[in-house]
This record gives sequence, structure tokens and C-alpha cells, in this order.
Amino acid sequence: MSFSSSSTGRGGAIGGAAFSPLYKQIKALLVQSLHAGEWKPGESIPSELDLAARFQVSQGTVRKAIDELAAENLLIRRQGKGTFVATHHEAQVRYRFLRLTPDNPENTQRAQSTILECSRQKATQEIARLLEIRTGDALIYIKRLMNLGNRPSVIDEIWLPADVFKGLTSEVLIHNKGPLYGLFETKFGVSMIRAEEKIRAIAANAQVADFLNVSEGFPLLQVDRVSYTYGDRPMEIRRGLYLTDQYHYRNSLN
Amino acid sequence: MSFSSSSTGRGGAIGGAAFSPLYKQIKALLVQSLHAGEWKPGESIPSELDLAARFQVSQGTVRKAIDELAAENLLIRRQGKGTFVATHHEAQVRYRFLRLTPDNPENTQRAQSTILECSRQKATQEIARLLEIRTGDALIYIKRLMNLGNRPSVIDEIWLPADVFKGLTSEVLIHNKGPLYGLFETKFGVSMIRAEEKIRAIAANAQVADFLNVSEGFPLLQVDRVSYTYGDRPMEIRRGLYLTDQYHYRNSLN
DNA sequence: TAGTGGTCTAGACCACGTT
DNA sequence: ACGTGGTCTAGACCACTAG
Repeated sequence: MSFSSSSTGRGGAIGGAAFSPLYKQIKALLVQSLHAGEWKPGESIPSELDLAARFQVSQGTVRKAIDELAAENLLIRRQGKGTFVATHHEAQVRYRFLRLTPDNPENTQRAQSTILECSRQKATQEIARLLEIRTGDALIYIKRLMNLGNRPSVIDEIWLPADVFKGLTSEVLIHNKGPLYGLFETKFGVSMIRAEEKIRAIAANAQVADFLNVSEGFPLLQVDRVSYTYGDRPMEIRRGLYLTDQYHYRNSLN
Repeated sequence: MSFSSSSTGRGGAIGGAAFSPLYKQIKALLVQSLHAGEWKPGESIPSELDLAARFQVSQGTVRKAIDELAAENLLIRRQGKGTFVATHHEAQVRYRFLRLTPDNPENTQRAQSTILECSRQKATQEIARLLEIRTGDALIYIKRLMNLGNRPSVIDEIWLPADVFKGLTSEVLIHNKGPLYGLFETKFGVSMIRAEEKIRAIAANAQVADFLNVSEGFPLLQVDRVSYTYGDRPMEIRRGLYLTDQYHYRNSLN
């Protein structure tokens, strides 16, 4: 295929004329296939040469598209084996989105969660805004307690759009082993690929203090998260309260 | 230059025989030049073709080396202009390593800092370990109060190796406009390129509460940071206490 | 041995910024 | 018009994994 500006080929803009390189267009097509479920989490995608033939471009162009998707953790490259769709199942012990780490690395964090509640709610204005749905739309609400190293350490409140997570009940949650995001992939076809968090220090209220075995007013980390699937669609709101006297939230700055 | 395994070319291992691609070797040479100060923060480095000639490799190989350095924020590419050494000066308003953001984005955070203390200390065992120096080595200790939006919001304590930051006094700090890391680049030739943070929720003690205009016991974010220069050498320890009732620490997960 | 991703090259042309 | 980074191609060969 020849290379030219946006008026040519896939993804040409209608009138804006924003230049979009070929590999970006290929990348968008790959994401589209991922979103459509053509290749599922954990599976391998076709080889670079196969994709090059399919899209009628050179291997190098496919390569660059895959490179970016691998950098964004949508795909995982394995030399000699192939390129695989990222999954929250493999990360198993090391929860991909949980940045809580023991101060003392010897304490292997055996995570274990207890469902405290699983009910239906209607979306408040705030949650509707974040999930890009309408106020009053049906939500599934989950409240759970997580133990790290046999000690209650995290309380999570989770809000999900009910239409997408139809059939998500307390029973399903209790039977689930491993990360919640793994369940979302397997049972509901929702892959979480990115999240934004806002972190604050707050004081534990009476109820929370009771669950976490601390006194009322004890300082906790409040982590407000919005998780996104393919195409930057928000799919989950989560508020986590972390006990950070023996754990900390780790972060890298570049 | 031909392409072969580690026994060939620059960077060949002595006996371990770990394979190192050419572009990784070029990358290491570039970092070496950056560290040596051949190109200073804000300046441009030679063009890709010049570097290709200098290292006797193809432009594509130099390109891949620069790509990775740009991804790590050591270099900044600007189409049509050149490739520049990253600096903490340009980031000016948007402090590169400060993740504190107003809950209400309208509140433009006018940062302004007051030096509370600048003295000499000897390294404790803990700080010596983190800075990879010896216990008892000379340190410069800085304590400062930062105002965001005309409200005291952050208290920082900073520990620096005295031999590297010779001549860093209270006067120098007070006269400095802009980010501290900009001062480090200009006056001491130290470029901070990466940092690791550990975040916890703690209760304000009496002294801190007084500085931040809150009551004792008020929940604060405690951010412990280690900053690194070229070659992963730790060069700064920092403990920040953040008031997060109107601000939050933002983070992206991938 | 075959297939996959990973590296390297050489050359052509495009987009952007400056002169 | 020129120089810079950005995109694309085609082809060769290397490294890793599996059958």
C-alpha cells in the first residue's frame, strides 16, 4: 500500500484532515478486533506476517502498531511464541491494578476477599457522569472486605452498569477465585485496560473503623478509581479505603 | 556495522554472554554522554544522521535508541526541530513530579514555597541505605512549606548528599524561582529523571498541624520519595505531607 | 526444522519548522 | 530550500520456542 495523507486509505478524516499514519490506523483496527472479541484475553493474535497480509501493509507497519499496543499493556509479546491478548487472570497473585505493597516485602500478601454486600442501586448524578450513563440508570453495587496477610486491610465499594454486568450476583462473586477483573473478562466480556485514580487521606468513620479493626478517626487512604475498557469507555467506579500502617501505595514517576 | 551476538561490538560482555542488541548499546552510550554533560538539559542533541555516522550504525538503529530514551522522558523529540534533553525548567507551572491536583480544576494552583530550614545533618542508617552512601555521611537538610492557591498545603523535608550539593544554602533556595529540580540541574548538574514513591495516610502531629492550619490528628498524605539521576543513582530523599481536603494525588494505571 | 518475534540495514518519501 | 524528525517498505539475518 502506498503512503499518503489522511485522504487516503482507512481512517481518512471527513473534513478535519488530521494526518493519521498508517500504523495508527492498523492499531485502531486491532483494537476494534480486540473489542469485538475476535481474539480473547489470554489467546494469541495472528502473526505479524499474517496481519501484514490481511491489512496489505508491510510487517514493519504492523510491528509498530503492535509495539504501541504492547506498550499500553493491551498486548503482550513473547519472542518465539507469539503476541497475546493481555488478561487479568495471569497476573493472579500480583493484582495488576492494586498498588498496595507490604512495607516489609517478606510478608507475602495473601489476598482474600469477603463480599459484604451486593445489591442494586440507581446511579447518582456523580456516578452517572463518571460512567457516562444517565442519572437513575440501574447499577450493581458491591461492597467487600479484603484481607492481606490475614488482616483486614481494604474496603472496596464498587459500582457497575447493570446492563453490562447482568447476572452478577453475590453467589457469582463468592464462587469466584482470583481477581474481580478476571471474572469480568470471563463472565461478562469486559476487559479493563486502564484506570485513573484520585488519592486522598481521610479519617475512618465508625463503621469502617470496625471492619478494619482500628479506632474511629484513624487515617486511611481513600482511592477513587475509574476503570476503562477498549475505546476509553468507563466501566467501573470504585472507592477503596486502604489501611496503610503496614502497607503502602507504591508509585513510579517518570 | 554488522549485527552479531554480544561477542561483537561495543558492550560485549566479558563472559556472561548476555545478548545485547546494538540499539541498547547505542542507548547506553547516549546516556553516558548525557551523564557526562556533553549535552545539557534544554539543549538539542545531534541529529539522527549525525549520530548514526558517529556510531557507525544505520539511522534506524539510532532511532530506536532515541525512541526508548524519549519514552523514558530523558529526551524529547520535536518534529522539524530536533531532539532535546529533558529539563525540569520547562515544566515550570506543571511541576513534573508533583501529582497533587486541585479537586476543582478551576483553582489554578499557584505554587509558592517558603524555606523553613536549611541545615546540615549526618545520614542515619535508613537514609544512607536509600542514598547508597555511608551512615554518618554529610547531608543537606531542607524543610519547606508550599502554598497552593494561597493556602498552605504541602510540607516537604528533603535530604541531599552534601558532597554533590556543595554550596546549597538557604540564600540560594530563597532566591530560586521555579522548581527545585530546575535549580539542581542549573547549579549542581544533577538531573532527576525518575522517582519512586511510597504513599500512606498519617495523622498530623502538633507542629505540622500548625503549619497547615488544621487540627492535630488531621489525616494527611505522606509521600516518601527517592529520586534518581542517570544510571539509577539515588540523589534525593524527600518526605512530603500533603493536605488533601481540596487536592488529591492523581495516578494512572496501565 | 519451522514458525514467531527481534534486530538491522538502506533507501524513499512525508510532515514540520526555520531560513 | 533545507534540515529535522516521522513513516513506510523490502529484505536479510538472529534469538527463542516448540514439535
